[in-house]
Amino acid sequence: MARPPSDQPTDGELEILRVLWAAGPSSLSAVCETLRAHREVATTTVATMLRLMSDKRLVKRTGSGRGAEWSAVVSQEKTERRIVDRLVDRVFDGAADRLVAHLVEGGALSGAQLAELRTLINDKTKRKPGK
Amino acid sequence: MARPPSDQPTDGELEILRVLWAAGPSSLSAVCETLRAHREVATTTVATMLRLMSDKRLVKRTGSGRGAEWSAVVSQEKTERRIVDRLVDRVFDGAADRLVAHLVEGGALSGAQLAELRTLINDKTKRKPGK
DNA sequence: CGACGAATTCTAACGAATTAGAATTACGCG
DNA sequence: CGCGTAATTCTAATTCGTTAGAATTCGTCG
Repeated sequence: MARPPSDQPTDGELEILRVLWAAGPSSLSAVCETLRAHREVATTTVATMLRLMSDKRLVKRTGSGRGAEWSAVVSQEKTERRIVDRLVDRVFDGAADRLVAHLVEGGALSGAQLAELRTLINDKTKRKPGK
Repeated sequence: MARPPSDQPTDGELEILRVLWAAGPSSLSAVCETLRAHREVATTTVATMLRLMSDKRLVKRTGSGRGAEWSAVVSQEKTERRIVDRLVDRVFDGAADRLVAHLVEGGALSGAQLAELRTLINDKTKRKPGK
């Protein structure tokens, strides 16, 4: 009677997706090595995750055996967007502005980043003033 | 061999915390009723969650039996901050500006909210120009 | 062709989270 | 004072995510 499974990537899956987004199509061992920069993980563990992710259509394999390569099927852009949307919903009840306020107030952004953000807002309001 | 437990509230726990943050100290049945506005849930389920959350020091009970009330121990502010920080880390590798860009570009903010955000940024940069 | 290493599949264990029934306890009201 | 309702505790099932060993397959290199 647990909750239905989310169609979104889990933490572990996201970790792998990020490797593939950054490096492009990679062999199993290459993925493992990158992951090991952060933490220990067995090769079979990564293999299992890739297989499950393949079932979920998050990644795909080209070739097999020795020269096989894995690549992301879902785009980084869309995946991140979905994760953020879900957060806004779950935590802030849809009030995205409260999330932004947290980030600005919380000192997560540098001065330069704040300046860039201001430029971004100016562009946005100029292009779509009403909405 | 699963990952270590997060000290952060889970989805279900957050749902309950949000009720308590919004309504203040509440009886079990009051919490249930509020939750049922969104989805069906048995009273014992909520009772169990409150007990577990009590173990984790997320909530506390005052009184017992009939007139008992539950209240949040953790603050909304700090809890939200921690969740956002974790997201920035996990998804954006610490690049908070990329998260904000998603929100602004993705149309999650209204024109008025963008204007407010600009004011917020102006305040912030004026107060702390170097950092 | 045979062996070695990489890749893959199969299998399984475990913890966390969620859900809720059954049983029990605690109170307030009549 | 006891009856009923709310609250609580106890217990357990189920699912998901994570992890990895064992066994197997695949392909290349000598």
